[in-house]
Amino acid sequence: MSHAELKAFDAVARHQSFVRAAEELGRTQPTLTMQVSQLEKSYSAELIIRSRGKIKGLTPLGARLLEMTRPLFTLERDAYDLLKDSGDLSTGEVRLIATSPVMNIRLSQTFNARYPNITCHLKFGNSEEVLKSVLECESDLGILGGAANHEDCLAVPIAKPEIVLVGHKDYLKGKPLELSRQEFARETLLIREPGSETRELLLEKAHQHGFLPKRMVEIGRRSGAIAAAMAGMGLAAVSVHELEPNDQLEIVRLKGIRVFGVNHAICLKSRSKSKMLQELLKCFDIDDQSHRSGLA
Amino acid sequence: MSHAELKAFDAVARHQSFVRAAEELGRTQPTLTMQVSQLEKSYSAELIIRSRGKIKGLTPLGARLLEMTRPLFTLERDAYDLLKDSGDLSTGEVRLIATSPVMNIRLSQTFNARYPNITCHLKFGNSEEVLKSVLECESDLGILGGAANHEDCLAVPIAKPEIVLVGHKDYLKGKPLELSRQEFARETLLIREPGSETRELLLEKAHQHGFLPKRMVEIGRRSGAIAAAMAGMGLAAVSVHELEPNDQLEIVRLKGIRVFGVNHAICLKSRSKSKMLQELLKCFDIDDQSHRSGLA
DNA sequence: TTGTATGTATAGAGAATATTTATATGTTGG
DNA sequence: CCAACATATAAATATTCTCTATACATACAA
Repeated sequence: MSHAELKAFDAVARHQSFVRAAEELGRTQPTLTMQVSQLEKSYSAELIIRSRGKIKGLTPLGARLLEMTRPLFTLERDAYDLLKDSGDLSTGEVRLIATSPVMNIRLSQTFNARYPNITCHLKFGNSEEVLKSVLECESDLGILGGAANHEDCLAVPIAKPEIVLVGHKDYLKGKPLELSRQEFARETLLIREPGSETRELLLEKAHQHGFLPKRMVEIGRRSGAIAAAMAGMGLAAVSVHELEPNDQLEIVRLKGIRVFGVNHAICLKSRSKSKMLQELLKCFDIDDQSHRSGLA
Repeated sequence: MSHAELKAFDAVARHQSFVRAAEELGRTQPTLTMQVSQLEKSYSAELIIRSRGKIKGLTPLGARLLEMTRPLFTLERDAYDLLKDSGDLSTGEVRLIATSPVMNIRLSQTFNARYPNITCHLKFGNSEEVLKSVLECESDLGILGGAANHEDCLAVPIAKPEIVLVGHKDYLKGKPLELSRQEFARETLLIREPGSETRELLLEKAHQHGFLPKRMVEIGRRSGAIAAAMAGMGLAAVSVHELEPNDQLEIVRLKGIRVFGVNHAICLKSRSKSKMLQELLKCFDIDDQSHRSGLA
């Protein structure tokens, strides 16, 4: 009972004709005659009733077999369609995980703009969780603030979010949008703990250029810095990716300095040849300027 | 997306191992590795996640594909079982049609005794209808009193039912079970119309041996003769196959004469090689003595 | 009847797949 | 670092499938 035999039987039984079945399958008539005969012979069972050189109908056995081959080949076609559609990414699923929900949503929107029928499953977690999720194949692609140096992971830079200072608009009233060294020296800097990518990048560049705040307040959680800024405690150092549109906050920078972080997308090295992942990465190309904050 | 590729994927996905999948399918591991790779390559889609030389799991696409291949190969196995079982007649269906319901049922019982899991569909009709049903493939086997001489039909003698006389037991009181010429010459013979197989066979033999009834009453319908005999009108000429167990009737014969009809089974010549039909005919072999009337 | 169109059957050659063997590569745990 | 295990690759070989060519059978029409 080879696949070709079953398929031949199915077509012949439906068309009640070897010739028309052959046309449908793109085969010649002798091919189908032989395959059906072979199927019948190998089970010494009669499936198709031939009389006077013509097909007369199906035996009860043939009828029952046809009832099984119909859904069988329907399923086969469904499987084919699934593969075909996902091959050109006209359908499919991607599981994304990022360190910031904002960024995650923004990236999935970017991807969906290009591939509208791919379903994105979104998760988020801290850097460690993102890496773990990718390594355990729970997610297909992870987005990290920094770079993940794991031997099994391919890390691709996908965005250069600017790191800026934000403060409440009342707090900033009368102050310039670009702070001089003197002006910055009167400020309170709300910043995350040592080890934070945002913190290290900003402070390094600021120190290089001789900028020093009056004092620094360390804030543990990501959203804490922004909340503190909202409360008028000072200026928070944040990546623009972490900013949601908010008319209470305004952005200021250090005069003459632009600080950029680098976001990386990570995936399993062994999977990086996958078309889906290739397209995902292409979509988030580092020169793509579309992942900008809604602010400013 | 060849059948082998899908089957390879299905097994590998279930076992999460190329080696164990190969064992299940009775193939070698490189075969499966190649087939799955080929499947993935030809749709540039990733199905199975491999990392560090091991299978890590399925991609979302792979998972969806597996959801389709599972019922697909289940159906395929069902189809195989159907063919296999019907090949040895351990299951299946037969559509029978006979000129007499009694005979039909008796024959199907005989067949079922040998092949208990074959479902017999029973119909009956007159000779013409039986022939038509077989020619149109509405029935697989037909049972006729006489022989059907149709070029497309194979007619096989399957039974020699004796043609006897029956009368009501009160009517026969005091009469012998074998009638002499003189005794028969005082009888009323209840017999069917000219052209009836039963009539011709009985009368021919009777005349050959010089038996002549006092008078003959022609009765049109098959059951009419027996009904007339029940009513004490005389002796009905009937085939033992048409007699159902009946303690009101008794059988008598003409002294020195035994008359036999010949039943034939017919099927389409082109189908006579079918195992099912071969077995049916073998079952009703002419020397098989099991189709006897419940009477006498 | 004879010829033609239609449909099915058969056989040998050729093409396309499937499968294996042998070997390489890579990982894990002692 | 080695042994055991698992997957990957490539060339050779089997097997299966499919075709061409042809034969056979039937139905219809001239």
